[in-house]
Amino acid sequence: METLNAAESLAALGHETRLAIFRALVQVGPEGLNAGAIGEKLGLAPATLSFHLSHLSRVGLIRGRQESRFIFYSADYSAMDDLIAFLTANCCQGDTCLPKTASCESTDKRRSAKPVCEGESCE
Amino acid sequence: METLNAAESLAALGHETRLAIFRALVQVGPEGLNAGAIGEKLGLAPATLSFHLSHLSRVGLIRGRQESRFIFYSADYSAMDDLIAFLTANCCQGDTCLPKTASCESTDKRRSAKPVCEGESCE
DNA sequence: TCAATATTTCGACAATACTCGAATTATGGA
DNA sequence: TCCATAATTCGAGTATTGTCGAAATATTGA
Repeated sequence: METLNAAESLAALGHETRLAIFRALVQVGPEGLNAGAIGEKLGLAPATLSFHLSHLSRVGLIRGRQESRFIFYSADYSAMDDLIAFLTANCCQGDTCLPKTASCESTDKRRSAKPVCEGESCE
Repeated sequence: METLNAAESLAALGHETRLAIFRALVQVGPEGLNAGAIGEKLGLAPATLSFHLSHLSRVGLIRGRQESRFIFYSADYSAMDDLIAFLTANCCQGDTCLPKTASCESTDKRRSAKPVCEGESCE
């Protein structure tokens, strides 16, 4: 993930309403919620909601799938993982970061349980 | 960390220039860099740099300390940890999140190596 | 085909954020 | 004390973002 993409994702989450949407979707799981349900839950005007949903979609943090006449939105967990990996990718410069942030790796790395943060990944 | 604070931190990082500043500070370690060095490294006009530094300071992601006539800025690692903890705090709703994101905890929790994500922490 | 529902797009306005030259404040050394 | 350097604040202009009513599009079921 390049800096520009990361900044775009972070900016997308850096708005109270969008962050609330994203967290609601993260919480509810892969099935997601349809737009109307999100709007109702958070008290948003349809146009406003749509604006934020498309923003989050554009940067890849959520995705929508049509299901009958509803559109269900769900969080893209791997995008979130990538973002977190990006943020923590540099806190292992020597003894810099507190507890060696090896525990915060991207999904794949975490899966393989291999301790990282001591080689090429640290740049 | 409340949603509002998290959104403010994310928004602060959601700007290419500020993200670059923050990452430079994360990389360089706790000693930090003085303002001039940051500006030179990233090619920023003094006023622009100052604007972004104060933004990052205001939300608590960096801090400055005066040292002779320089002001050294350094990343606040615990603020970053808090932010990451906030983002991952909800991906453990049943079998929702991919590899049970227990590995991404806040610093303190990570230190104590106690596996979380199966009780009150899952709000 | 028609009406009802779900969602998005359009358009306009308001608010906020960004940039940067110039002026200002603060510190240290001669 | 005075000058040079480091950094911030001010101010003004430009650009971007957010909000939401109204209109448009899409899907379903009768």
